[in-house]
Amino acid sequence: MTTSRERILDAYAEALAVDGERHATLEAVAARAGVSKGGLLYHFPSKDQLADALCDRLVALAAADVDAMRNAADGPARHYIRTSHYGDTQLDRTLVAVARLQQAGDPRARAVIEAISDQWLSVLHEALGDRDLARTIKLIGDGLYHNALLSAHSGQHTRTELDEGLLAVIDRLIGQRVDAPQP
Amino acid sequence: MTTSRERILDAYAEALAVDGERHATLEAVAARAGVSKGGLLYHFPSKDQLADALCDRLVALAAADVDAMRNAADGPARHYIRTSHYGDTQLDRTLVAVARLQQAGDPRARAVIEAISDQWLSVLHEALGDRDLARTIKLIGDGLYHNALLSAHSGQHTRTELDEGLLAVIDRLIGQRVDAPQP
DNA sequence: GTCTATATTGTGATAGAC
DNA sequence: GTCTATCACAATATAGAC
Repeated sequence: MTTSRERILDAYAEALAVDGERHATLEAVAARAGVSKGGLLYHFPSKDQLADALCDRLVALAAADVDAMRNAADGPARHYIRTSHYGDTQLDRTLVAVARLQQAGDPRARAVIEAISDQWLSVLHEALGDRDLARTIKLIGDGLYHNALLSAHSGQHTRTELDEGLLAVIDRLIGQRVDAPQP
Repeated sequence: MTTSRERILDAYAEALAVDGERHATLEAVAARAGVSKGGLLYHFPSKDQLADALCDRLVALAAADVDAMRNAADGPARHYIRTSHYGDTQLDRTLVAVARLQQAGDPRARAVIEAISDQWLSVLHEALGDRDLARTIKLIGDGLYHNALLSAHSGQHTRTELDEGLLAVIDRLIGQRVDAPQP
């Protein structure tokens, strides 16, 4: 059984992603979570603390992802590009939601996203050994993420299919710089 | 002499970029433009029409940019990457502002940005002759744009310096697929 | 064209019953 | 823990003076 607290946090993330920060009001979130405004405010005494809790959740999820990236069988770069396609995982949902907060000017959201972004770049740099190449891969991932943010509204993501053509370009890019086989 | 209408539109764009959609209230915009709330509402009878006008401005600026991209001396791809770094041009300022509207759930803003995005991708596809390569370049530009959106708050952009290392990677990428000179 | 009220609504938050 | 009032305030928009 998921706790009320978790359901409220889920509802908040979903409201942020689908309707935008402006429409993610306490009332809208409460309705989505199936509680009243007062019920919501028992768990999160202020909207600020609701945002804090969502940022905390993102930090935890991202830490796990950085681990997965480091240990990926096909390497951090391919893992990063693969998972940058929106996949409706809890990490993706939370990331999109916190991005909305960041776009609305929330400084905590910005700090959290920047910290995670730095970690991803560090892992890529370690793995590829080249700063410019790592930055390029990171930018491609940012681009995919940016497009996910574009289509997050109106509920349904356009389900960016795992893009073999793009991965092939990435392989050529990586192969050029590090000692991978060249056809 | 710039008209009041233009100053209000500038103020709106700046307020959106710096403070976010939530804080870009009529009062804040009016204060930034040096008029009263009532004075603002004489030029734009509703906030909706203010947003419309900003979207219209973006469409015009983007059309000019697509032209410049087509005729760029160093080719559309390099031009696109160069200008995707935030440069405090009117196009960049307007693009960031409309992106905030889009993130807030405004459907017109989303439509406008998507249309422009499609045009950029088309020009890249025409010029490079390869769909995957064009998408990759486009994604790198999206990534740069995404990072500009991250640092647009708090007024001062971190002035993403024109990145020679990144351009070198782009050149390698392009050189691999089309028949460009290879040093 | 620009201003100062003022009406109206939506939102975050509190108080207290159950 | 959850609910139903209710308050205080902020934001859009209107009306009318200058």
